[in-house]
Amino acid sequence: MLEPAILGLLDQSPLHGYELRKRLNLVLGSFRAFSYGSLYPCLKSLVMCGWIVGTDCAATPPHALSGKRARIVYQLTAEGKEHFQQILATSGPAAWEDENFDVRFAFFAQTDAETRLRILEGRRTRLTERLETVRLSFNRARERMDEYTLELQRHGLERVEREVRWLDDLIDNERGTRRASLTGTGQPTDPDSADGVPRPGNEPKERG
Amino acid sequence: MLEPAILGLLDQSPLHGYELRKRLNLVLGSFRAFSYGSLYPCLKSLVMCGWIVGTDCAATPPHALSGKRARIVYQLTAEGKEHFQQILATSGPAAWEDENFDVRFAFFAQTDAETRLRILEGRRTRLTERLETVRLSFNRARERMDEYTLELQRHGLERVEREVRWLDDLIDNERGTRRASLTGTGQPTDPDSADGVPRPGNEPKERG
DNA sequence: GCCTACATGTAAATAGTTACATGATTGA
DNA sequence: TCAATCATGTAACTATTTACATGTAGGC
Repeated sequence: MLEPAILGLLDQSPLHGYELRKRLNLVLGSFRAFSYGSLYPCLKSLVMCGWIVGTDCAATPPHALSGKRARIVYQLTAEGKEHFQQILATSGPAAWEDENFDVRFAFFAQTDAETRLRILEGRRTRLTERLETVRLSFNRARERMDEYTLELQRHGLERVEREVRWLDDLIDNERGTRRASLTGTGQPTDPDSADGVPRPGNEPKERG
Repeated sequence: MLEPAILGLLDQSPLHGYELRKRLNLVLGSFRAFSYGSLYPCLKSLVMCGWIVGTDCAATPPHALSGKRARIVYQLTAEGKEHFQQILATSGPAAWEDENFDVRFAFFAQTDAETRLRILEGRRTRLTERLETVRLSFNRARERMDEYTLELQRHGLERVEREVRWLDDLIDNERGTRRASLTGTGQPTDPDSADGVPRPGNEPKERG
């Protein structure tokens, strides 16, 4: 799910490829890491779709010809913005599958509250289903398993169980039914405060 | 890493493709699930390598022509067994990367103690390195992040931290320096008891 | 002069999935 | 007779990585 991630970052501010990749791997943190070999071809195809445009930085600079190699700064077109809004509005099964969920969650601040809740609940259901089937086959076959296979199973189950509890907290938080802390710092989280786009005019300005 | 997983299961007992796939997804539990579209071509290539042979079950049956569709039961050749032993003996970086670690761990009961320890320690180092870089960039950029991106980061970090603690327990256990429970049930685990192959003569016998 | 970080890109390989095609056997 | 489960397999596709190719700029 590189494409929606790129659109999401470019929706926040225009960026060139190199910086875009760094942001991508920052935002997705320990979940994913993308290489240039996937990023640049994807940018190319997004340009061909008409969703983004790339402008050579050397062509229209604030203080021209000053230095650096020509960078290509990409930004969303009107169609691109519309397309990204449509992506944000979808809440079908695809949104809560393993491959997509983390990217969708990364842009929850730009996603409306109903959609957020539907995705979280969908993912929760998906994981508890998996938990059921894994637990069942685990119990059927535990006698035939050696110590390490057993431990691998146990650890895997624990991991999914923990993920479900995490989702429970998030869902509670979204519903506003409890004052469970989202950040874990103890500050009461106002669910309505999560709707805004990150303060405009606060772009890193890319010191170079 | 389908190939080593197949060799490992066939090393325990001969199996046909359909059953092999079920076992695969049982042993790897919540970590992976393979489809027939990857299994059968892989079996084919393993036959061409000379590591396994497939014998049509209808050709050499205990009570011939009795029923069922012809199943192809695969088993390791002498070269296949040797090759699998070589795989089990490797403890380089590849063994502790994300893609391979869980499969390698699944066959730890057939892996010697030194190799087990080296793989566990390698993975631990790998994860703590990742933790460092993610923590660093997280702290550098946390001010620019919205509530949800922040929570995604925090959750990701917590997950890796937990994984490191799990490895710590396993390493302690392997070293025998502590009486930390491997199974979590409180029974003191004897590290020497993990060397054997699962009791022979206990194959599921495949009720059908 | 060389290394690191910046910057963009391509070709080939990797490792899998989905959808399809086929067909037997079992039980409601 | 209809659906589910068993059983094997292929073709096309997806999404990604690695290795390569090229070149700039700044610091030691």
